[in-house]
Amino acid sequence: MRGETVFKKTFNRTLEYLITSELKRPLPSENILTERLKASRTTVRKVLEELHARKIIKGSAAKWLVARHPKPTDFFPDNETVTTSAQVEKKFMEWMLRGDRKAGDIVNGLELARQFEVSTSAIREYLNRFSRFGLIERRPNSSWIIRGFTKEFALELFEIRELFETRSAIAFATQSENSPTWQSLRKLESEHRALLKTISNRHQDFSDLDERFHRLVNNASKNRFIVDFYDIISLIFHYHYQWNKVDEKQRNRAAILEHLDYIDALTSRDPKRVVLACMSHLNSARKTLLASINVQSASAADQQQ
Amino acid sequence: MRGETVFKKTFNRTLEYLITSELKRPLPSENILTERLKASRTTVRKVLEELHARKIIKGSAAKWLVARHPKPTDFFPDNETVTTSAQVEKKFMEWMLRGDRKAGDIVNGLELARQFEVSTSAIREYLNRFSRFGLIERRPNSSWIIRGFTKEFALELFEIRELFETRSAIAFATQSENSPTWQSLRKLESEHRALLKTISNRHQDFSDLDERFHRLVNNASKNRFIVDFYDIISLIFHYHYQWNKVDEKQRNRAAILEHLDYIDALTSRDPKRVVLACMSHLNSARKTLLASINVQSASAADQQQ
DNA sequence: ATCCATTTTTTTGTTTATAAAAAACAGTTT
DNA sequence: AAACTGTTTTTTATAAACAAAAAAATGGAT
Repeated sequence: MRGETVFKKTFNRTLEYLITSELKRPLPSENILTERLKASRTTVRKVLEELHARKIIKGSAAKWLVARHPKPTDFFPDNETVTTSAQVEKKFMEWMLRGDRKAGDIVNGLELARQFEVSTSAIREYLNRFSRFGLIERRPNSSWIIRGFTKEFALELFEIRELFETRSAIAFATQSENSPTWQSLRKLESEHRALLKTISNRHQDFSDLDERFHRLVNNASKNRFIVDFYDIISLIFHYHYQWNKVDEKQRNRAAILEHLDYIDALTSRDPKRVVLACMSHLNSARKTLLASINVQSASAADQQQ
Repeated sequence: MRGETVFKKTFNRTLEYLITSELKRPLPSENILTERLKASRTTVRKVLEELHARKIIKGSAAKWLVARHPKPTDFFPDNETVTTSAQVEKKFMEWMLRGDRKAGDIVNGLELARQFEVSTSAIREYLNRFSRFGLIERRPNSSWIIRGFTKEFALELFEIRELFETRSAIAFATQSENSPTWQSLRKLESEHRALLKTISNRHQDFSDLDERFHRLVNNASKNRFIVDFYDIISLIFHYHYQWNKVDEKQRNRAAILEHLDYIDALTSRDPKRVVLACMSHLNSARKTLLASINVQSASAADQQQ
C-alpha cells in the first residue's frame, strides 16, 4: 500500500554518489551508507540488492565493488520519488492559491481525493496539518471551510511576522559575540554578495537564500512558536512566488540589497538600526506579496470567464 | 465503524429538553429541532424514531406528542457520548502532561493505540492536529518525538502570549466606542463580580470565565494567528490545572481581582494603563504555571519510583 | 569486545471498507 | 409558496488491512 518513494529516492541518491566514485572500488559499509544516504539500513540493503541485480555493483554483500558507472536511464523518474503527502501539498496549494477560492467556500475531501488521485485519508491528513496555516477551518462532523487567501490574510500574516522578526532580530544582535551564528551570518553575507553579481543567471537561488537568512534570524529567538511560524511564510512564499515572475529579477536585487543592509545592522549590534533595517525590509516584502495577490486574483478571475 | 456518539449526544440533549416540556404537547418540526439540537436532520429523525420506539413520544412524524417524561435511566451514559477524537485528546493530554515525558522521548503510535484502545488512525489524526501546539515534532518516515512540557515550553508560550495579548489589549482599548465588544466586556465584568462573591462555592467556573475574557481581548486583534494561538493556552490550562488544586481558591480570587483591574484599564482606554494591567496579570499567570510545572514534575518523579 | 551482515520484529504510510451523519432532492401538506 | 416529512445521495469519521520502511535482535567474523 505504501509507495516505494523512500526506496527510489535513496536509490537515485546512491547512483548520484556512484557517478563520482572510482570503478572497482569497494563500497562503504552498510552502516556508513545508512548515515550518508539518510535512510534506514533496511532501505539501503534493498538499494544494494537492486544495484546488484542491475549489475551496477558486483561481488557480494561483504565487499561490493563498483562494476560500472550509472547511466541517466538507471535513475527512477523524479515523479516516482515524491511521497503522497508531498504530492498532496503541491496539488492542494495549486488548487488553493491558483483556483481563486473564496472565503466561505467548502472543501470537499472526497472530490479532492478524486481530483488529486489519492485516497481520502491522504487528504484528511493533509488538511489537518494544513489547518494551522490559517487558510482553512474545520467544522466538526462536517467539511472544511476556506478562509481565503486574501489581502486580509497577507496583512495578518505580516503583522505576526513583523512582531516575531523584530524581536528575533534584536535577540540576534544581542547574542554573545562568540556565538556560532555570527559565522553563519558572515557566510550568508558573502553568498548574498556572490548572488548579487551573478543575479542575471540564477535569480532562482534567491528564494533559497532568503529562507535561510530569515530562518537564521528567527532561530535566534529560541522560541519554538516563532521558529515554527516561519513554516507558514515559507510555504506561502514558495508556492505563491512560483507564479509571479513579473519583475522578479528587480525584486530580488532590491531584496538582496535590503538583506545586506539588514546584515550590516545586525553586525553593528545597535538595536535601533536593527529594528529599522528589519522593518524596512519586511515592509517591502509585504508590498510585494500584496501586489502579487492582486495580480493572482485578477488572473484567476480571467480564467473563470 | 463510526461510533454513534453524535446520535447519543443528541438523544440525551433531546431528553433534557423533554423534561421541561408539557405532556401531550406536540414537538416542534424536524427543521426547528435540527437547529435547536445542533445536529443534522438525519440524526434528529433517528432520535425521534428511538424516542418513539421507547414510547417516550407517541403519534406519527406529522405530529409527535410527548407521552411521558424521560427517566434518568433513559439517558445514554456520558462516556458513550464522547467522540473518539475527544477521548484521544483527553487520554493523550494525561499521558503527555502527567506521564513525565521528557524531551527526546519517542511517541509510539501503535502502543498509544493499544493503550488508549482506539485505532492507529485515530492516534495519527490526533498527533497531526496536536503537532501545532509545539509539544511534539515529526521526523519524516519515522515516529513523533516529544519536545517536552518543560519550564522552557512555558516560558516560550508566555513570551508569545504577552506579545499577542498586549497588542490585542491595545487594539481592544482603541476600538470605536460603539463596538459591541464593550457590552460583552461589561457583561463579563459583572460576571466577575458575581463570581467573586460566591467564589467559595463554585471556583470551578473561573476557568470558563477566564477563557471567555481572554478570548474576547484577543479577538480584538482581528488577527487569525493571534486568535488561534489562544487554543494552545486554552488546552494547556484546561488539562494542566485539572491536577493542580493547591491554593486554587486563592489563586482564582487573585486572578479575578487582576481581571477586574484589567477590565478597568481597558475601559479607561488609556494604552499605558492597559499594557500595565495586562502585563501584571500575565506575569502572575506565568508564575502560577511555572510553579505548577514544578509540582507536577515532582509528583511524576514520585510515581516513577 | 567490536564491528558488520543477516534475520526477525515492530512500526509507519497509505489505501480500502463501512457505518454514521450531513446534505440534497422530491414530493405533500398547510 | 412556504414549510413540512420521506427518501436518496454524498460526505465524513473510524477501523482495518497491508506493504514499505525502520528498528531491534541475532549471529558471525575480525
